[in-house]
Amino acid sequence: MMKTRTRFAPSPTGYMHIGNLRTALYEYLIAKSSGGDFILRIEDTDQKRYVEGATDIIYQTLKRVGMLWDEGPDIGGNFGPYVQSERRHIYAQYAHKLVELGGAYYCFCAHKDDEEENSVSHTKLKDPCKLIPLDEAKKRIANGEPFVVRQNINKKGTSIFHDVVYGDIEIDYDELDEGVLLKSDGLPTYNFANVVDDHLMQITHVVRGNEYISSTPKYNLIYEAFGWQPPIYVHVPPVMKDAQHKLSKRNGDASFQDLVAKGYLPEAILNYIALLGWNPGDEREIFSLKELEEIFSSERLNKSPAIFDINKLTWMNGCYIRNLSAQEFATLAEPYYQHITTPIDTVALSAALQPRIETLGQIAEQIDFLQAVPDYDVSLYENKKMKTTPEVAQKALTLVLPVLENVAEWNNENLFEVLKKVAVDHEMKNGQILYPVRIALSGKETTPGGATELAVILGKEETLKRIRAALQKLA
RNA sequence: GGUCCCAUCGUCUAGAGGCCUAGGACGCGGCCCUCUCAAGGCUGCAACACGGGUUCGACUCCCGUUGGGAUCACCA
Repeated sequence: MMKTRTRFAPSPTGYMHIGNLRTALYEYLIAKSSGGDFILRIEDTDQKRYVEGATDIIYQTLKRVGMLWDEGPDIGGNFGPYVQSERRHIYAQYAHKLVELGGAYYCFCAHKDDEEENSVSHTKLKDPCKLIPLDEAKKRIANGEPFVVRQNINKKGTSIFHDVVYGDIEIDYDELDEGVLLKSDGLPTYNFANVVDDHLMQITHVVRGNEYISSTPKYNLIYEAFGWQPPIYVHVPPVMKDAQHKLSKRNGDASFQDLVAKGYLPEAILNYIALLGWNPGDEREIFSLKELEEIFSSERLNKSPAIFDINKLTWMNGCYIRNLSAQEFATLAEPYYQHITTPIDTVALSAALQPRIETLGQIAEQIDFLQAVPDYDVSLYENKKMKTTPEVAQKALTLVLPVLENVAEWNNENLFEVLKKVAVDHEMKNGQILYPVRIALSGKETTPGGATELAVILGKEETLKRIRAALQKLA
């Protein structure tokens, strides 16, 4: 059996969108689940769309999620070059050969965009250039006349091809347009380049969006004309923004980079998108790339579009955050603490934050009170469940202050013990002591951690300072 | 419009004729735990688009309807 070879062939538009990344993932998994090779190829045949630095984004993204390629522009391989603009001579050569083989013809029609109305329909047998004898066409080219190479479709009847996810698909040859294969600028269109490259690079499985289904018979005709073996096709449904719109940059939808910037972990994003159109057949949902490589099966790919649900991604990201070691989490969270000048216990802070956030971006709102207590209203001390009022709070804080001043070992256990004792000694409920302390320290109704945890994070000095300030506010 | 494709809870999905009074997950509601909020545990609400067949029996097979998507570029 031939070694599986798949390829990710993005065009460098400067943006790695989620659908693209998912396609790359499936390509990677199809290759790796059978010990095959994953090839990276840059499809930059449209010079108008080229964006400087775009290939770097592609490299960085793939590396970031751990999808390393076996061959590619930067690392080479036996089938290079891996950038299509560097292969132009190859396409031209094959295009002319295809004309000789009868699979294409030279066309001298004006560019469609240049024409007003009634542009020549290039459906089967309508193009006048098909009637130009080959000798004459060659003469005109030799004279410097601009030309394109256009696919020649003479077949009658129905084409049929098999797709791994959609099954057998039949399309009538009459439906196929004789598209341009080699443009007047000498570069190939995707329609031609992908066939030539996939064959030359010995790609066994072509994975791509299902918008290519309708043109697949045209590619098969090219393979046939050259006498080449077509690849196994795996057309995947699109990733949607909602029921009727694809996820796209145009809609302002989040790209991989955008999500990472918002505090989503690359591993979580990858895990989530793997499940957008594929499932393992059991009820597990959390998978590392390595685990996916082991259990992936293209037979379990879905036919229908999947809507990208940021909610579920957020939940999954929370799972990944909670599964991080304390050290790993601290490292990721650290940048979000930079602006705080209050001396805080960052270890305790990270410990409090880790189970409470689902994206790193949520850290900011969680810790906004650390730099300074916000200007809150004393009515915040009013809490029916805790049985507290501003008056109770004033009493509690007054009792607590001297006790805390005498705490030597400033840690959570001691603080909790000491404060509970204050409650017992004065026949108050725990909440009547702890709730006011927490509000005094944070000025917020909800906080990452309870009173004593906040006290540890802030340290003794800052804690006492804030309680005194609260007492003044309540006076 | 022609052609191709798709159709299970709000969302991602399981389901390959009887195992389905349709399972899981997210979200949502409730309860427990609890120094607030989370986390964790338990629990509730919620779907086979519609109509015909085929069959002893259809979520599962066939046809149609409806609804969506894709494609018909010197873009990929």
